Amino acid sequence: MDVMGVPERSRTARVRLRLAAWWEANARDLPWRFGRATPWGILVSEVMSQQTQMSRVVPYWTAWMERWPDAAALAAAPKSDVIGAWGRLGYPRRALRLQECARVVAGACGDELPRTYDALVALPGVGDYTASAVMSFAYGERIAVVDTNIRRVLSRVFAGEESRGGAASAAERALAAAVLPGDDGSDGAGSDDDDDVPRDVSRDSGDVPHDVSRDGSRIPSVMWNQSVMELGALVCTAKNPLCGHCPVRDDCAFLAAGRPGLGERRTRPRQRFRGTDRQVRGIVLDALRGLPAASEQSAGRASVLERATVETLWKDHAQLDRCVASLDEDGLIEILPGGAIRLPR
DNA sequence: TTCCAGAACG
DNA sequence: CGTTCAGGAA
Repeated sequence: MDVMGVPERSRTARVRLRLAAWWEANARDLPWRFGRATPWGILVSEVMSQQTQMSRVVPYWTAWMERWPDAAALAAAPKSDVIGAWGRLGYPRRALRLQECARVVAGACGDELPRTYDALVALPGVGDYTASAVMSFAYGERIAVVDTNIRRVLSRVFAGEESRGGAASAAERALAAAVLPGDDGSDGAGSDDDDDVPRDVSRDSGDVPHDVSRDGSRIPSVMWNQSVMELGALVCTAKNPLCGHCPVRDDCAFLAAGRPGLGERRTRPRQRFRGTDRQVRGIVLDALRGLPAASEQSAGRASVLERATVETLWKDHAQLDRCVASLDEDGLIEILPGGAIRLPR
């Protein structure tokens, strides 16, 4: 067993070493990994990945970064182009927040992404997860990243139970901090200074052999974070985990306990999508996206949807008006006199 | 049906 | 702490 939630040392060590080896052999070759992206590019990938599968993100990220390689470029773009390029990624408010973020970075930050958690988490659209992910993945700083995948994996492996729904608990954060390589006192990596993690982190997070100590304590924290998350995405999935192929199956408390409550729904049932405001908002926005983008227009001709056209998009006009109003409040559209709508400049 | 690298707001 | 906010694919 363990004491006060801190896993037995040898088990933690085995998990670290096996996961590191698994990562080297199985990490997906995502375009922002392995030193191919700037810190800004990594931030963009994280924002796009919020509540969105990586497989869908890849083509959007590639086109986005080619068009707007840095924060200054995105900051200067017309909103309508930004909303258009977001396409069908979902949650389009993220696109607007990302541009607001770019404007802050390009302005107040001198076009350089902040290097501290506090400064990152203060940016628009950047919460605890994204700030931690950038600190770890972009800068190699030693910080525990906590997302739903990591919560699920750590909870299963070390606590032998399913992670609870809702926000991460204090216990989950404590567990993530406890098993993060490099700080359990006698762990060898020593202080909070992470000199063993090069600035060009990504190069060392996958394609270069590592000189790790026997207890795994010198495995870079960035590799640990990424490998735990990757395991959660590819093997230790919510409903049908591939325990037979798991690199840490011999040390998993959840598997040893017979996988109690596997895939148990801990969260409130999700709102159905069909017929919701979210669907209607998506339909309205999609209609606007189909019009010529602002950057492609000839002067004097606006990409406007007349009111009569808007009304054809959804039968329930009360709901339609509610959604048009909420899109306007979110800054995703503009309502013109007479009820026509367009994407904002 | 279900799932999925969250954040902001009241 | 509860809600809202998309969309696609297995």
